Amino acid sequence: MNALKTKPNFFEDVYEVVKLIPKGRVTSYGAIAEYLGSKGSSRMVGWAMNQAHGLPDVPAHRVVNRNGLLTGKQHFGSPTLMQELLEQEGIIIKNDQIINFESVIWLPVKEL
DNA sequence: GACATGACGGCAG
DNA sequence: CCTGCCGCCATGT
Repeated sequence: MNALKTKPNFFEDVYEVVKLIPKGRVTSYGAIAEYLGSKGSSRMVGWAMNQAHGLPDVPAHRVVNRNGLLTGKQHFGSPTLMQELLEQEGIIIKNDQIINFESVIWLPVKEL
């Protein structure tokens, strides 16, 4: 009950989009926020990912900031886990930054 | 109910 | 080129 309690659906949308990210591709917080219609609220996406920490079907390691920088790597429990995971998918990372980022970026608002 | 924080983004200096 | 500030919406205290 209590359907008037804000909109947890916002997180569900974020999880769904993140789960739809193709292997070897990444997306940005702003891109997801824009897809959700709340362009500019990239912070909410970051918060959603924080809650997604306990979801095994949410590849948060495929979500980076607008600079292609692994800003959230610190939240994976290991400072190199995120980079290793992305490299396993064919993504090259240098100095915590994704190489050819514009070539691996995946925009839900555009692809979907 | 108000204040402070947050895995960001854009703009100004 | 680099640094700093504001805006965005929701959560936690």
